[in-house]
Order: sequence, then C-alpha cells, then structure tokens
Amino acid sequence: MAENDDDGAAVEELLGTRLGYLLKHTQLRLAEHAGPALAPFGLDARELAVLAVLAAGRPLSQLEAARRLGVDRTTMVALVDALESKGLAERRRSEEDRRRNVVELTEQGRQVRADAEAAREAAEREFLAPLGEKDAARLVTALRMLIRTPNRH
Amino acid sequence: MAENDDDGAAVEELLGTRLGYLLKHTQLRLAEHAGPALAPFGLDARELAVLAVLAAGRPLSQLEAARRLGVDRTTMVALVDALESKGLAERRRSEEDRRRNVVELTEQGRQVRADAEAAREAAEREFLAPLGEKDAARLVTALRMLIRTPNRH
DNA sequence: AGTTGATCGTCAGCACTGCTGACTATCAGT
DNA sequence: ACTGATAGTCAGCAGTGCTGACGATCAACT
Repeated sequence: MAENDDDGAAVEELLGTRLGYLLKHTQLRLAEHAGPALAPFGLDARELAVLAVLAAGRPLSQLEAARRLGVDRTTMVALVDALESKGLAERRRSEEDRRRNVVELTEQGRQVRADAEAAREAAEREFLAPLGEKDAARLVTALRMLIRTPNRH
Repeated sequence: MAENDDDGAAVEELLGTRLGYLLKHTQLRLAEHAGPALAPFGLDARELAVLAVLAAGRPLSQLEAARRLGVDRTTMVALVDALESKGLAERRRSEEDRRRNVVELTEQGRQVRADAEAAREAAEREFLAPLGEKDAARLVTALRMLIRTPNRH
C-alpha cells in the first residue's frame, strides 16, 4: 500500500489538539459505551436525564424541566410524550397555573430511573477507567468549569 | 417567586456529574466561542478541519480525507463541494486510479487555512484559559486517551 | 368587565448532520 | 470477458434543535 505509517500519528497530531474534534469523538465513544447499558431499560440518555430531573425535587412543569436540562421547550414536548407513552411519567394540569403541565414520575418511572441511573453510573465509571480516578475527577471538574465560565467575547 | 435557591445548585449536582451532559454543553460553549472567530473567513470548524487535513501531507482522495476526519464518505461530498465553491480547494481526477478525486488546496485555500487555523487556536486557548495551562493540557490528554482506548464491552 | 401583554404547551416546518441504499465508473484478479 | 470490490454521487430517511404560529391562560391595568 502507498498508505505509509503516517496515518495514525499524523491524524493524532493534526486533530488531537482540536478541542472540537476531541469533544465530539469523546461523546461518540461515550454514547457507544453507555447506549447498550441503557438499552435494557428502553431509555436513551436524554430520557434518563429527564427522569433524573423530575425525580430530584418537587414536581416540575415542562418548561422548568426543559430549562434545567438546557433543552428547548418544544423539545421537551416530545421527551415527555415518550416518557408518558412508556408509562414512566404523567402530565397533570397545574391547579395554581392552568397553563402549566406538571410532570410527575409514575411508580414505574421511579423504579426504572433508579435502576437505569445505576447502570449509567457504572458505564461512565467504566468509560473513564483508563484515566484513573484522579484524572477522571479532574476531567469532570474541568468540563464543569468550562461550562460555567461566562463567554467573554 | 416560588423558585427557591435550589436551582443552580441542584442542577449542578444532578447534571454536573453526567459525562454526556458535560461533553455536550462544553461543545456548545466552544462552538459559541469559536464560531465567531472563524466567521470572518467564511468557514465553520468542520470545513477548516478538512482544509487542515488536506494541507497536512500529500494530496488525499475524498475517502482518505473522510477517514482521517472520522466522517462518512457521503458527508465529504458536500464538504468538498462547499470548499470548491468557495475557491479554497479543487477536485482532480487521479491519474493512477481514475475512481478517485484527489482534492488539493488552491493558493487561496492555503492562505485561508493558515489564517483561520491561527484564529481557531487563539479562540481555543482563550476558551481553555479559565483552566490554567496545566489543567488545559490535562484535559486534552484525557480526551485523547478516552478516544483512543478501545471500547471494551 | 374588558383590554393588553406575557407565558406555557403544542404543532408545523425548516436546517443541519449522519446515515443507508442504489447507481455509475473504475479497478484488480480470474 | 466476468466478477467482486472500491470511489464518488445522489436520493431519502432519522434525529436534533430551532423558529413561528396558535390557543389557552394568567397578571396587570383601565
């Protein structure tokens, strides 16, 4: 082959410092890893995140849940649709403000959430394992900081 | 407001350990930051990555370029279309293997690539600044390792 | 009461990305 | 010449994320 040895190394050097590339492919790898872990529960990561937000405190309206997840309110419609059709959550008209749909987990939803969360955590730990505990923690901290830091244009 | 103080803190604790959430939102923040930096060149990050791969070594076929970037070959068609229409790259039928389109940068392409790369690097440095040099380097190393590590299912 | 402006949920529709499948042209081996 | 594989192209589909519109509802003001 004319394909010499530069393939791996060159790509490494070219793209290995591109933050966008690194983030994107890390995400892809994580999805490959975590997807199968959640499949048995009939959930994907986004749906599980919604369950987690709903299970956290007092019942939330769709918009509140959307804001906490950083998704659009129109996206949340489909998300809640999915959870409702799976019997994991229920919409209920708010009595105080009848514009709002209060979304609450069903008993099954609570159960599935707990089990799926455990599976997700295990999958993430496994995914991060090659870094070692200290570096894994540093990675999480770093990402959190980058997200929180306001954009100074 | 009934919205108490739990908002920020609760989300932090709930989602701040979700690797998928962190990666996704870090990417969003980066895009917000780097997008404007590349806009003056009429490029987005993906197109610039293609330019970088093409400028790296000997001329590549579309498929080779696609493989190095980790994109689909059908996606590369549109990517090269865009670069060609901007006068930054040119397709040329390979003489050795007439199935292949060798893609080469134009002089303008080389120029734009160099300038845009500098802008991208500056934007990324700025984006990573809150971490400090050491932690920024650690982040890059960690992501690289996660990508390279084979998925052990 | 009536009016106005905002908010929440919903839907239709658009854009972008990433894929599959089919097709043509070409190559390599038989 | 025949076969199987490969490169590029295109049409089409699915997922995601948005905008714009709409009806219902609320809050404030007249």
